[in-house]
Amino acid sequence: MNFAAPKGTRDILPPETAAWQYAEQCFADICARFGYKEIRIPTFEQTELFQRGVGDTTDVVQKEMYTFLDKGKRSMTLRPEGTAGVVRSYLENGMASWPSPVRLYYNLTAFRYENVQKGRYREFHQFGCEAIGAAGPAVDAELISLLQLYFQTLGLKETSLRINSIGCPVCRGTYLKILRDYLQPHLADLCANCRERFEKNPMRIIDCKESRCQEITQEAPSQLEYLCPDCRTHFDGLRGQLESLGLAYAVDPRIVRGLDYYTRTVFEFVSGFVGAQGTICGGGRYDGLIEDIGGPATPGIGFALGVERLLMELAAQNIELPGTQPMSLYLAVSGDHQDEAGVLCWKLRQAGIAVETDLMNRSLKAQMKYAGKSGARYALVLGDDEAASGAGRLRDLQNGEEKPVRLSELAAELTQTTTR
RNA sequence: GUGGGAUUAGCUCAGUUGGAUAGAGUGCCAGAUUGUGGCUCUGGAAGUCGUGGGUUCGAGUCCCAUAUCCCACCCCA
Repeated sequence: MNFAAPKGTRDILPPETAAWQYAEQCFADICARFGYKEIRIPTFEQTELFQRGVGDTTDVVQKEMYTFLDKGKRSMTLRPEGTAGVVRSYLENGMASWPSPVRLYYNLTAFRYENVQKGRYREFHQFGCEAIGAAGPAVDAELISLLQLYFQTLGLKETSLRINSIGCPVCRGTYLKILRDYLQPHLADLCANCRERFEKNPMRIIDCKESRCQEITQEAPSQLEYLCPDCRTHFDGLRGQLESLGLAYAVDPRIVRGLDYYTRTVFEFVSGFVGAQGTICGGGRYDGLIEDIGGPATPGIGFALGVERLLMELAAQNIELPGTQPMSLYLAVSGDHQDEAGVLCWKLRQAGIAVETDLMNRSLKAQMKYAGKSGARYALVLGDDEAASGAGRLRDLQNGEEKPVRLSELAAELTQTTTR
């Protein structure tokens, strides 16, 4: 074998593709129930969109983007996430004039040049939603409830929702100052990473897994204590909404999303099964993003759901998604009747029946073996007798029972028996 | 960018202190008296032992490099 799928990418093969189709279809159905319409956006965008949208200082932009010059010497980047592209499209297509809020969902691949590990790929799949134009906490609760319903519908037994508020630019500024003041005396005791974070993004220190850093941050002031009145009202409003919807959640001040655009509400659905990459789904409010990329100040909120991680979680919880529908009929051919078999298959398929037949001139026995392995519900042999009489025996492969059937009535017969 | 483990048939894996044509299970294909699957039996195809160097009379086995996979740090979905 000379070629292999590039590092961090993988082939998704049958029967796994059937589970993907189911997960996708189910997500589309739930989104429709909440009024979210599908949007499809380009796989790559101008690099600057992500620099301004996702944020120049983030790891994602600084070291994980697939960036290249096109033949016109324009810097392009394979999307590392979906929100920036959706918001660009919102502005470019004047969706501000659509009935508000604009509710969109997507199913896309994203690309990040990272070291691969469990639940983390360089090309990965995200389902996501964006609700643009509504400022109050009701949208936040709507999106979270959408996710909850999706997980519930798939059959996920345990979901762990964590929420936090990281404030707005105003109260975050004052909070960061207070946090720095608190950490300053302990600066020498922090790990090397955290000493760097101190200037760049001190909030991430709270998220550090080093035990020494955790001890220090144990007593650190929390953003939640320093929310401005508006952010406080918003957060309390969300909590009230979640409670009245009966959605269990935990407030986790350690949730600090790594993308610059997040404001106020941030949330995660976390799993214990996916390894170190426990976040199946992450999202939050981005009230400054649209302005950041050149539009009018417009509130928005969204989430992205890691499809690979979701499917891993389902597997870990022993939840099987429906697989490929097997054929309803295998048409075996005996003797020189391939042409008649082909014609019969064609008629059956036009009538909506899933049917396979031999294409390799195999022995009848080999064909029956194949039919058994294929999971087909029924088999029927087309040979000299059937070709002459126009009638055959329909064999139920689950119990071996056979019953006579006229070939001309096969479609009706199969439609009846398989839908019953 | 850093660290640990791995890489032998399509898949899961054996392979002794370095020794002759590299094995098993499973899967695939074919057959077990001429028109019927699952069980059983028989046979067959299928490997540049990740790749490139080195040590040696001799390397799947030892050494170096490199790629890829898995896991973790970091970060995120």
